Amino acid sequence: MAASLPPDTKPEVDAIVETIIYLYTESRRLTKGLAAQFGLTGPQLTVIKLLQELGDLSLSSLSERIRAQNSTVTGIIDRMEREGLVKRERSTTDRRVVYIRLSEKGQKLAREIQVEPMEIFRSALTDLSQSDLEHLLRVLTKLQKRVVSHVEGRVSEAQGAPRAGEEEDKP
Amino acid sequence: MAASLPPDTKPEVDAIVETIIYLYTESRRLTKGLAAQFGLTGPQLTVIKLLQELGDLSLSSLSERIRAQNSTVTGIIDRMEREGLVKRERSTTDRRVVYIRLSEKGQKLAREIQVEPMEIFRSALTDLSQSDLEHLLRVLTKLQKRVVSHVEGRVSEAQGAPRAGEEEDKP
DNA sequence: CACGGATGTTTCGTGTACGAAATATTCGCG
DNA sequence: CGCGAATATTTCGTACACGAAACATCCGTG
Repeated sequence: MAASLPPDTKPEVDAIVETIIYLYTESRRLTKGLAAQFGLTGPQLTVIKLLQELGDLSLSSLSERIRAQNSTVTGIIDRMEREGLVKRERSTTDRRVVYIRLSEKGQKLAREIQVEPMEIFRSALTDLSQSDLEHLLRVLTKLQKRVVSHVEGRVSEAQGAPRAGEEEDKP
Repeated sequence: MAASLPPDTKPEVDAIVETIIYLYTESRRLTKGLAAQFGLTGPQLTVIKLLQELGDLSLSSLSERIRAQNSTVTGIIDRMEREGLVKRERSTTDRRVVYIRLSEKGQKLAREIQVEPMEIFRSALTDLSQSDLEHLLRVLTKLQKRVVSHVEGRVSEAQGAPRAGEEEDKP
């Protein structure tokens, strides 16, 4: 594990983590409830709106978009195909690739549904002032950069090299 | 319904939602990897550290703490009990209640593990300046308030934000 | 004391979610 | 041309995660 940092944990950190978890899980739960009104699950709603917006997508680009593994998306598409919401179409140029396409029923449903995934979170955000929004995005982006560098710097898990260049920042 | 999206969508909103999703899911994934080094899953790591910190907990207070349903926690505890990490102890005063207690093995493991759940996210946060932390928490708390009021079914004196969807739930 | 409702936990069915291995196909390079 | 590496998808096994229903126990009121 990364060199354990001194336990001078600031009180805000716990609260922030708690709040992020709350916002994420609760928004997800509410989205799920909304999706259920159309006979869909949360991920299915996400897929339908994504395909409506972007058109046909290969399974792997779809999974990249929704940040899930291919194997997970295979299952989601299986069930959606079973419900007649999407169709699988083998690419003619590269027969390894499968494109996912909304069926008529899927397109109809997509038009009926006016909400985006994580809608509650989005609508809460739009109520913030512009400066709050900008500041929030700026700080979150900083955080993301640090996490990204952590992810990419951790490719080799060869224990015993605690010099993981922890300070990265650019002008 | 030609216009699928309301025009009031600010560009920052999408980016913020994306980033929050990234931070949450990626931190979760990394925590999972850390837990795996001890032969645990992510939720199991959370439970062990929680029990170490707070002592025995009933199943329902445990599920409240980790924001999961009782039925979910039942499964987690089942598997942890199977691994000999925790024990179930029926309360003597109220025999409906089950207390979850760390076994010797569980306590030993808890002491070995130095990381908190969502550790990567936490450590990225502690690197922020104090003013960034405070501002972040302030804005997130605002957001949480709005989501909470949504959850509780009342948009009390909001700034005239129209509701996107109608859900019915008990008061 | 009894009974009906409230509370705590488990069971059940379905749907994610992941990683590793299997399968299918394409491509690079000699 | 051919073969092994690379890429795309599926299969498999396990672990969440949720809601509804079943089950167990407690409690208040008559």
